[in-house]
Amino acid sequence: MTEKFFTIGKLSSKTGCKPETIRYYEQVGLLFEPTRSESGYRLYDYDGLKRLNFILHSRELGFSQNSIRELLHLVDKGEYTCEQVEAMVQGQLKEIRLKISQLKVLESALSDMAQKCEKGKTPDCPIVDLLFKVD
Amino acid sequence: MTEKFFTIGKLSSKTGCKPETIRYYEQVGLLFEPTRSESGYRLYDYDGLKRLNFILHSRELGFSQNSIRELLHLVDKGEYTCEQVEAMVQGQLKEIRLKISQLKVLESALSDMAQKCEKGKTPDCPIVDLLFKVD
DNA sequence: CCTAAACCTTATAGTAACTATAGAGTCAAG
DNA sequence: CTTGACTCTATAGTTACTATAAGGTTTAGG
Repeated sequence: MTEKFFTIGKLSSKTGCKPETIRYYEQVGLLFEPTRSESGYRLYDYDGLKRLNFILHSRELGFSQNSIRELLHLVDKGEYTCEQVEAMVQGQLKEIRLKISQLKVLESALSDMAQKCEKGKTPDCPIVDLLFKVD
Repeated sequence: MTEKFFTIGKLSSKTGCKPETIRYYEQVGLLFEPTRSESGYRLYDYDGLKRLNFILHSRELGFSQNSIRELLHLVDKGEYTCEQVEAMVQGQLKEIRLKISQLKVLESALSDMAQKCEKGKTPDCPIVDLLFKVD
């Protein structure tokens, strides 16, 4: 038999999200202020758990805090459409793909540099020369 | 005929790096303190320009500040070997490749989600359901 | 019943790598 | 000689947390 309310530590162990981070999400307005016990402890219910999971899942997908806020805002209004949510996912997908392509450029630049190296024991290094290059 | 010394603004336009950033690199110890004019203006020479370029090029390759510091440290000691530098490049390459593979995981998760969407006009969205999911 | 561990509270500062701002001094051109 | 462009320092803001200090509460053991 599960209690209706649980403390921040329980919410933390249920989600794997540290108490400080939970308090932080409340502070920045992603989580609603939960009810409090007489002594001032935060008390969460299943809705609070669901909302934190929403945040954590979105975070795992690489959404920024602002995007998560937007997503939650859609959901909170209650009148979001599947279309709107999909647009956010597509936007995020675009950003991820952009980052991947940027990193691939770095990857090939770095591997080109590594190829240039003759692994010599002397301070005569084509990589260092490249890094110092003016213009 | 180019003057030997130039101000931070000149260094900025020669490199595309903003004056504030240049001062910042000095503050965190990546750039040496340059000589100063009588009135206290920073005066850079060709060595300063080369060093800033080294930092900027390393940055473009995705090296963290700490890695750049390490690279510069190697170079400053004067007795670095090509091997050591290549090891840093390989380490960076490894990190970049790790990031790429992590992002690819996100990419496929997001594109799977997008596929699930039926672009309906109703607040009945499989993506939102997934995000709220507990466990 | 008491105490000590394990929890909870707030407020504040630190992290990376800058960017922006305020308030003041300096230099070159018209 | 004054105006505008430049420079200076010091400080605060950014993202998304994490860590710390200094204290109150709850619970389990002896």
